[in-house]
Amino acid sequence: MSENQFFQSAISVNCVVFGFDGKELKLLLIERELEPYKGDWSLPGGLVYPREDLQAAASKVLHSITGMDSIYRAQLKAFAATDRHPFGRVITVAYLCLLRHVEADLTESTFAKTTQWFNVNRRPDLVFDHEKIVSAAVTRLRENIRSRPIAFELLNEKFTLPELQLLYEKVLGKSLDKRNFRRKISYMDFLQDTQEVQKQKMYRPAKLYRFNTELYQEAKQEGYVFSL
Amino acid sequence: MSENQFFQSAISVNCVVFGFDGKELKLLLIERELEPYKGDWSLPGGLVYPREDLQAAASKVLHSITGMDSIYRAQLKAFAATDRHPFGRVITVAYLCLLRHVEADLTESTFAKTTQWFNVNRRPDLVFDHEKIVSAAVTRLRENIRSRPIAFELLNEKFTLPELQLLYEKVLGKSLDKRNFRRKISYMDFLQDTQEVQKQKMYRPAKLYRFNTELYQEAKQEGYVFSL
DNA sequence: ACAAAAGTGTTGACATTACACCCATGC
DNA sequence: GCATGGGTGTAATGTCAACACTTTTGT
Repeated sequence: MSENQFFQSAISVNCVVFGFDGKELKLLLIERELEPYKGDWSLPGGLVYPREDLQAAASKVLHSITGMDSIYRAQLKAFAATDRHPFGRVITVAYLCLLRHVEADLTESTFAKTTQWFNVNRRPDLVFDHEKIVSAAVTRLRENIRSRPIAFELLNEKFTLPELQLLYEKVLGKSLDKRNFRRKISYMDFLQDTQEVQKQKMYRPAKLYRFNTELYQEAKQEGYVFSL
Repeated sequence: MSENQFFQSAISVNCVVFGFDGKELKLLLIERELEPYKGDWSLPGGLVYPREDLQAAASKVLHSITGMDSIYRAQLKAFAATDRHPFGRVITVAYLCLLRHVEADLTESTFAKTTQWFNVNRRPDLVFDHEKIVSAAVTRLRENIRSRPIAFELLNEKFTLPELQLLYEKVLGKSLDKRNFRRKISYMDFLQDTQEVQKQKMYRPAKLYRFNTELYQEAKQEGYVFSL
């Protein structure tokens, strides 16, 4: 076997981390502390050790910049253009990650000079092929948010329907009819009214709802298909 | 930089090649001529050279076993479990490939002892993690065939509606109502009646249709969304 | 009482399902 | 003329889109 010529590539993971601050869809970026492109903005990520699992590597990256564990992540796609990394052949596997914006502690960051949330649509230029990766992630998020209950990963455990609707509007890039939106929600038994209301602002407080994972799983077993 | 510890992995591509013989959904498998697992059944694939593009590598694999070029392929997913390959860390990027069953010339195969079509549901056990890859591909095909005009990649340029419907039934695993299916088809202006009929069998011949890519692209530009 | 956003129903258009018979051909 | 699968329409139901006013709270 002459496999040595093949075993010369590196594997990395990159995390496209979305958040929602109640107003805009956000993207978590880091200012690189290491070469190449030191000082430029990039997706959080890192090289994967030869014996390291990809999911574990992604978790490590996410923990190191947010201090959080068990963050939602789904494999997005592999990016492998031969010229994407100046140091050699580096194939990267991108993950689409969703987290509760407020729970992230960005001061934790170890491998980034700074870590910062940006509006998805007003982000700095990114290094490598990270623009492509972000575009693919935004597209995937847009496709999946309608057919899977992933929006709840971006909201607090208790959330209001106006929050949920605004999140959908920001992701889909269009406004939705309030009454139609809420009618669909009302059919979803796994979205439960908590009998609580949002802390007062200067107008009518909104009811707080909760996504009940167990009830959703049951419904799914029985053939229910999420759709919004 | 101590990047050498990272640049020790290999990249491979694997192709999940679907076909349709007019009766069943088929999967193209090879009997391995090389170690590891020589003699066992596996997905066609191969290691990628450090300077080789993934798409090109997939095309090379596909050409070498079918003699065909420009076969439909879409990246499915990366599979990267640390223990998936006995020779070391090999990350594989799987492609979902669709081709016209009759056009493949399996005698072309260069790197396989034999190349053979199997019913998707009656396939031999596969090596590595190829079972997982096939499962993911079947799921993806099932999801995508309803929202993208990819079924036509599996049919002859001219095809009949009973053929198309049977293909959908085999992929989705359920029978469809003929009249409802054909009504939806009739709205699709990019599916054109060729004014020809299928070569006679011993009963009424079916009309031949053609998928007009240009018309489909135009409709898509104008906001049309494929759905079946 | 005012400002601000939360919450609530109905109607018409369209899409989906269910369902049964005649048609064209080769033998 | 018979066997075989190809081809066709309608009615009932369900889903989706459009649309405006009342309610609740803090100040």
